[in-house]
Amino acid sequence: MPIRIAIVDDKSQNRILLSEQLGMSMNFNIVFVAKNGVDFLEKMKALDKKDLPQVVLMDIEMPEMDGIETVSTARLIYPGTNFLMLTVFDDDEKIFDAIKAGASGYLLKDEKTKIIEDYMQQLVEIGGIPMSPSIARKAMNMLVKSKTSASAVNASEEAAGHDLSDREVEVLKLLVNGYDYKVIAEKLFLSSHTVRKHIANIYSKLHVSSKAQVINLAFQKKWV
Amino acid sequence: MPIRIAIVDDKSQNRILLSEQLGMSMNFNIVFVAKNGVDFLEKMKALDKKDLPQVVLMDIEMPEMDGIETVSTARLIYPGTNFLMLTVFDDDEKIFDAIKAGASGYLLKDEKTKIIEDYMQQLVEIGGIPMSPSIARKAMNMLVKSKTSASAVNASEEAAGHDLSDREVEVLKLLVNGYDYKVIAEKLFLSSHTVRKHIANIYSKLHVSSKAQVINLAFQKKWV
DNA sequence: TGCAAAATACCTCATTTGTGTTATTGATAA
DNA sequence: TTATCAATAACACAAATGAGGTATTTTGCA
Repeated sequence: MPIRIAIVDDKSQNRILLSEQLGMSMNFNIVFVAKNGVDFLEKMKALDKKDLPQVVLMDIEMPEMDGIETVSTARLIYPGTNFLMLTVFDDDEKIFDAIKAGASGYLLKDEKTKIIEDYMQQLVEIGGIPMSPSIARKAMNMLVKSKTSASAVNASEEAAGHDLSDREVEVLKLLVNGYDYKVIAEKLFLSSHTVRKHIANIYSKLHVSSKAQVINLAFQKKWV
Repeated sequence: MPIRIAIVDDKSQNRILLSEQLGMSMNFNIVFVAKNGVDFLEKMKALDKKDLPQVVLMDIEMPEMDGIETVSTARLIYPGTNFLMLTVFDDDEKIFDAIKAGASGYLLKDEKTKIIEDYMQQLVEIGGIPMSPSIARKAMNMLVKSKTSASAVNASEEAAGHDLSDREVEVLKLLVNGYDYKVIAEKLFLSSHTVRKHIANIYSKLHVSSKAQVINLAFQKKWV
């Protein structure tokens, strides 16, 4: 059975090239071709569940809605679909963002079509993670950096992790636990004004701007 | 100025081979050679601070105290020292453990001496992260797996634990990620009214009554 | 002792959120 | 073929929140 794929690229010559080359193979069935993230999401929406592509070849650099943004939205809606990022730049930040967004692989655009085909087969059949060697190298740097810096930072500022005051930490804990301003104020014998001020300061120090974000941060950093 | 290095390997032939090859170069100064983790730590302790090795070539497979265990201890005591793991096996778990332990690089033992020299130079001078390509590939798999498995697992067993509809789950995920109503509506091509309705239904089904509570629940139940 | 930082308190304003309610459509189950 | 439910959309209102401020009191440290 051929693998259902979709191609997303803003440049028509890329779309044509890829779809012609892949379309020649009996192993692939090109469900649709889109020219940006919005176009892609609309076309996905119009499809019957059974016709959804198994693999999406997604260009990273696109106007309107880029590949990373698209993946981060689409993977939530279409958990059965794999997103294979195609990029001309092996840019550290882009790779990192793509990983966070939940892409299933990262290939340089100058990869041979045969390689891309193999990778897609592997992705669907074995669930492997295709990756161009040069990108793998960069991504690895980031992984190691993130692992070591997390602990390196820890080693030096250990207990800290943030520079919140004791009082702010107390407020934060209650906030994360789902109490609203009034309740927190009561629990800490403060006026609700003060609580609000503390929370404003916390947001500012942690560079977030909503309760949801701060709770996420707290869980991620294991402050809870 | 030559780079100060130490070599840790349980097999004497490896120690001799490496130290002879690296010792020939004027770029390296072999401070000491140790035959296991305990031996290494003792020799480090005996050294004057200014004589501490800048790079330690550490075999992973060793009796007594293996390379990973040694690194995880030593890096806390000697933050200025880089640990470059040498291994014959590009074993997934070993690599992962080494990363967690805080090694600065991972080379296969059959790497040419020239490569190892280059990597060490790079490590000290630029702070780069040397890594054999085949290991980088494996480690990358792990990184991506760890990032994507969260959602892959979600997709399969998310139904368990609650009786939310598919659409509600989508909304919930975005909500937990910190997006507000308007943004969620945009991302899902819905009116904000609908999103609000979904969220009200979610709250009702999950018996919560605020964003903070639902995010907590989501983290606790590992829906994220 | 005296300063700086933290904690406290109050104010206003626009926006977001939680909570009602109603209604239409499409798919599915009884 | 009803009956139900999920998904969609809309309206309204009170409460909570976020984003600006300013100002006073504690407190820790130099």
